[in-house]
Amino acid sequence: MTYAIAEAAHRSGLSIDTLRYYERIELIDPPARDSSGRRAYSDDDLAWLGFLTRLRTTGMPIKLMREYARLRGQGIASVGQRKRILQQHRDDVRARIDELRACLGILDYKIENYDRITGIDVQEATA
Amino acid sequence: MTYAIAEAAHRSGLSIDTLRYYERIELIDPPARDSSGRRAYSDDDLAWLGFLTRLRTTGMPIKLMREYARLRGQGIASVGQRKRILQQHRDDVRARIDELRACLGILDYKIENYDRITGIDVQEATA
DNA sequence: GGTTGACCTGGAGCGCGCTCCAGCTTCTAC
DNA sequence: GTAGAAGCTGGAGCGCGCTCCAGGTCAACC
Repeated sequence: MTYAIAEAAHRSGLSIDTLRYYERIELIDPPARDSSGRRAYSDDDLAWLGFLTRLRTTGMPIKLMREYARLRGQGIASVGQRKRILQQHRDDVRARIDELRACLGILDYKIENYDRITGIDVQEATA
Repeated sequence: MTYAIAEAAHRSGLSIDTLRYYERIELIDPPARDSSGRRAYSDDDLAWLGFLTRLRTTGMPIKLMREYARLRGQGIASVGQRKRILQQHRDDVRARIDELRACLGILDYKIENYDRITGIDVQEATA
């Protein structure tokens, strides 16, 4: 099964421009082309895009994604390096979550304060 | 107690340039000036900067921080609006944490896979 | 065979959040 | 009185991650 770029964009949640951009910067391999020269994305291509968007969602910079993509292209020999990148990134994500949770506590505190100042139902009162 | 810009930068964890930038874009009020025209940050200024950096850490865009800062300048009348901004933001942060946690699961899965492919101690083997 | 619409390429532009710079003033220490 | 450090202003520049555009090709449909 292959997909035209519009369909691949729809399925990956990325824009058409972003798909072409990712190709230009060598984050993804150039997909196959159909008889008239148009991109034809495979299921594998989409799976890889799906993984990339996870990395992006977790804040991995494109440079590092490119590095990971490059290693992936080298096959099994680079498994160790790829694993280390992911482990490091996992640590980063965990730290980020902790950071966000700490800030959540501060937001809670601030919001409670606003409650105390104006009464619990300020929200309705000023709506 | 007041602080010169270098000291304020050190204490807030922001750069000197960023402090001046925040002032320019009206995210913070212009701090007091000493007798020779240099900025003299107060403890209150630093507390506000501290809160702003929490908002920044949690990904609030500067535009919204500015809006919040503007409302803060209006005093008690804007408490309801400010509270709603923080509540909305808190929801966003919670959603972001959930998203990150979901991605963590995928990272775990990928890393485990690498373990399975190459043996648990790839890390040592390829170090 | 003309029009429409999806896709192509190379390259420019953009919004964000800073960061850096030139050229100047002011204070402190020697 | 001079050197050096710290700060000032207005404005330019930058890295990131897209996003948009002009001008062209190609296949499909009326």
